[in-house]
Amino acid sequence: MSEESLPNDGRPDHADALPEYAERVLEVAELIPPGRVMTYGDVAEWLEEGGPRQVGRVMSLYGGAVPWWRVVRADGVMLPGHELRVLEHYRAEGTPLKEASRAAEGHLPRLDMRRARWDGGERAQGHT
DNA sequence: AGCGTGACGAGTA
DNA sequence: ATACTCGCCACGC
Repeated sequence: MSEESLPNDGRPDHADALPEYAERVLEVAELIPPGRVMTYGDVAEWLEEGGPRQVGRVMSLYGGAVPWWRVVRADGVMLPGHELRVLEHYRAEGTPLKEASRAAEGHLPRLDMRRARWDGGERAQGHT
């Protein structure tokens, strides 16, 4: 068909004109239960496509549509510039945070990845 | 085409 | 714990 300016009859299709890859990433992000997190790398691995940086890119562009604070860096460090905001979410959701050692006083807490990391609930890959 | 950059990650010092 | 290197890959200049 003429992919040249489709006549979106009254319905702005471009409203969800996200690349398919981005949609898949956001889809996974929405599956993460409150109180748990998934790393960018885990999401990429889960999708079996792209890599951590691609997932991060999608989140930076379209993350606002999902619980973006549940997709985090593998080292558990909070997103710079949004630390306080995400910290509120984590405390509200009961996401495991790593106790700051005395030496690290003054530093913002980091996520306790060992406990907070969510494996994706074992993909229902079906088929045994 | 090259090159720098980024909501990354793992390894090494 | 910090700093630095590499590998990764899509983008933009």
